[in-house]
Amino acid sequence: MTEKAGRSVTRNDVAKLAGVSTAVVSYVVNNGPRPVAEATRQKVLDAIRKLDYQPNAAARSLITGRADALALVVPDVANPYFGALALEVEFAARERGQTLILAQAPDNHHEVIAELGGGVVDGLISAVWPDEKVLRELARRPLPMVQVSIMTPELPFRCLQPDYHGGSYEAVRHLIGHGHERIALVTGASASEARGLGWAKALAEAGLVAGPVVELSWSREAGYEGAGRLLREHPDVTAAFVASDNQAIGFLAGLHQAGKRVPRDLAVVSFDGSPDGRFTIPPLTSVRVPIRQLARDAVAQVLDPNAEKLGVVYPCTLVVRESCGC
Amino acid sequence: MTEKAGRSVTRNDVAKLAGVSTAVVSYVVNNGPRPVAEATRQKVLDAIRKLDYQPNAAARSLITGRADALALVVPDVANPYFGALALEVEFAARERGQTLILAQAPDNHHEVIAELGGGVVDGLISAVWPDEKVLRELARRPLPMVQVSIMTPELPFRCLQPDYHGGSYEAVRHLIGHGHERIALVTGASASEARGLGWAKALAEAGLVAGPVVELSWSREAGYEGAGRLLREHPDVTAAFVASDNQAIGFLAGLHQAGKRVPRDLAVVSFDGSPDGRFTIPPLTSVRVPIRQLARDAVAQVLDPNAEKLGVVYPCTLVVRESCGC
DNA sequence: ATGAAAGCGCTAACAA
DNA sequence: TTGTTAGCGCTTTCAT
Repeated sequence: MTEKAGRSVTRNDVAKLAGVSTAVVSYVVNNGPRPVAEATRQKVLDAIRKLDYQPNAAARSLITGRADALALVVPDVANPYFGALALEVEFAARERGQTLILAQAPDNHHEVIAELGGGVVDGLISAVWPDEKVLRELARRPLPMVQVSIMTPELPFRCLQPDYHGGSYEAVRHLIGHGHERIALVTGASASEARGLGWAKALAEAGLVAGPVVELSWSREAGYEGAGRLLREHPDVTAAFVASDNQAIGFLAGLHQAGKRVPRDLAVVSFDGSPDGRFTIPPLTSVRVPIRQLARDAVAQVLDPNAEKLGVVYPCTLVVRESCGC
Repeated sequence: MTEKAGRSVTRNDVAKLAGVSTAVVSYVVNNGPRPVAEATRQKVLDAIRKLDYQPNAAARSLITGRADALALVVPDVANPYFGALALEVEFAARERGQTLILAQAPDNHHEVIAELGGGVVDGLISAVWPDEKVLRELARRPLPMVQVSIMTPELPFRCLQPDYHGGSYEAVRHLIGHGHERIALVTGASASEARGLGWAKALAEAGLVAGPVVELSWSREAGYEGAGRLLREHPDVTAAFVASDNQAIGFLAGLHQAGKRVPRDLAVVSFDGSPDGRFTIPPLTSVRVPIRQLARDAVAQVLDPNAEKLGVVYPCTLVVRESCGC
């Protein structure tokens, strides 16, 4: 309801005050679908202003079948990558007159989607890996979903994704260009995920043996511990490619804790290019994901009912700062 | 609308399949307001399951007058403090069956509030300073609002706020305990804001002259530049109290860039206690705001229609890490 | 160019 | 305990 206290002003009140029918009010408010004489329009506009009329969203939604709302599902907004994504998606959504519902789901988002039933939203933008249950939920209630940063080629979702492979490849090439020969991979995924593959390819191409792989979770904490582990188990390593900025921040802290200096003792390049990397010590060389573009496109896609199922891959560029040794 | 393709299943379909009236379906779905025989209830439940019935949110909202949704307004979710706040508010809202709408408004949130008209939300949690226009908007459309981290005693809003004064006082006392005598204040507000006051009080109590004040914006960039400025203009300073973690992160980077070591050359303590401080170099000593508690209470308050207008101040505790010299 | 009226899906007051 | 029914505020078809 529009008002909390007292009766809210409805289209009826406006019609009465303006001396027109309720239909005309509707035509004016929505700029259609029928034309309205300029004089009448003004009367209506005046009445609206005078009464502070605000169309009721629920009533409109009930009849139009749209909610003019989107949901963004991320594991955790406090993660700088997802925070940046949320920031951009929110702007993009507002720009298109859509309200943004934020939902966090650490791993699977079945429950979240279930809660979003009943037409609360017109579509979903998700950065969380879909599992069986999600699929079933989505199948029964065909809510358009576009995935961001997540690629599931075998599933019928549109996927907008950074070029993990290419970006990682470039990052590692850069490290190789600095003369490193023992380059570790620190990742939250398995080494066979795209970032790992890019890393491996660059190494192989340069005739280098694949360095050690440190697999851990995507958190800062994990990055921190990964540093200790790497130093302990592979003291010969001179550089590391870290699969996310979030981990890299922890990794840098772990290195510092262990008394190592970056890039002198160990060079670091990471993935994401989030703004946070500008203020780490030293500033982080990182593969920049075009988050704003990705966000804009995700909103556009989910709003476009006859968009094709497709997988778009966004080129990423290396932002060179200091952690690589430049 | 519940379904995108085809007709959606409505309460009518359920009633038909279960062989009961639509009212009974309603009673079952809402657990009231009338009792339903157990056998009947089962029939209805079965029908619901069979049809995958999902009550239409708009229709319900239209009649109940509630949207079961809250909006959180912050300047910028990518800021670690507001990110953490959003994270906690989202959880708290979901826990109470409320959907969370995220809205960002860099400075004033008049437009955002205007867009949230028509009963899209039942209440507002805002961390943005309200200006004239907001007040006027809120006055005409009495949407419950609770302010978080923002205190406006002269205005009729409930305010939940960290103990900026007390927390800052403790932080600076700690610095004094380390033997510092020239302690700067680096802030995004004026020096007469609560954090500045706490800083000044601690200094005065210890018989120290108030150190230099560096006023800048709340961004990391500003913190970075603030470091250079402080070093240049006040080389005698040996410690700094920074009013937010976000700025402190930039400040640390700026110090590093200038070749200064923390805490050896300059000790730093900041305010917020966001998780990010654990992974800075060195780890940040910071005044921890009980964000989760604040978030929970904010949600509870905004949902409680007969809560009093009140200003709650949350005690903060100093999290001692390394940047202070400990 | 404007108006009357039929619902959208649901809740709840009222009847039975 | 269950059914009937009157709206909630709005959009839009169909008359006028």
